Amino acid sequence: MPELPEVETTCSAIRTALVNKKIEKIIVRQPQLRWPIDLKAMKRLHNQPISAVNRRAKYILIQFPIGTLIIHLGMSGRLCLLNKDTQAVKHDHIDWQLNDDLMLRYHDPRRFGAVLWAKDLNHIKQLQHLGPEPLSLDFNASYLFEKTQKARCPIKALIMNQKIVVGVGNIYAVESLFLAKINPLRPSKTLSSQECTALVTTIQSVLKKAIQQGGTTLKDFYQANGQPGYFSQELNVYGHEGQPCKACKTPIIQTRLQNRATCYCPKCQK
DNA sequence: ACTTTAGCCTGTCGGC
DNA sequence: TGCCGACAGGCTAAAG
Repeated sequence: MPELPEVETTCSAIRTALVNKKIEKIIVRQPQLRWPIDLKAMKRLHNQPISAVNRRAKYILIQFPIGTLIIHLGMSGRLCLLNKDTQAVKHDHIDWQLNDDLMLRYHDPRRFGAVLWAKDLNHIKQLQHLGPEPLSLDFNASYLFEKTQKARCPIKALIMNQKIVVGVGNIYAVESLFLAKINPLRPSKTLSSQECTALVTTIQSVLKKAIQQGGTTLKDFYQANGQPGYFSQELNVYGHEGQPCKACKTPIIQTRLQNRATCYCPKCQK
């Protein structure tokens, strides 16, 4: 589910409450997520202080002196800061209780998410081969143009490929391509360098705006404070099949690309 | 080496 | 009302 803005929103919401606190108790109710949870590693966290909370791609990194807790929210995962006495409900899989009144709770109905432990982040296969952060200088027009020239896949598949650039999922790919006026089905090779410039710009502005709005809530996602993300109202094409294009009134088309809903305006997006 | 497909899981929604 | 299939924001392993 959550793409970069949702992960970033979650990360910054939990950071202040976690940094410099110690883990007092850990409860694992369901160790079977995308990969089984390393229960021994979780036990080692007892009494360990949290030194930092960061994001890399769609991963949340909770740093301890002895290693890093890596959390991926998958499609339906959620992290909440709650009072320790809050009753667990269905799909509340893990609690990390702190040395105050609070705990961090992981909730994930579909269990596509992951909770991993790394003594050394460099040894984690999921973090290797990740492309540049979309909001960094490494992601720029000449970089993207070079990648488009070498690729054989449609442009939408390219920008969703985490080896090319991280953090862009289905919704933000579709929205960025609409704003850049590029058809998602276009072979990557056919993009001009000008179009690559436009696409880098729209990806960055869409992600920045979504972060400001607290992410996008379709169904599952809520910010750590319980509020929905407000970017939903900014969506131009995602979920708008059959509705008039906001620019030219042509009905928005929905098709499937790599088995994912793909919406675009057939007139604006060439 | 690259690109596409199937599958992991549960919940929800629309059609019959 | 109930049953069934399709679908949902990600990612990986296997197949092409």
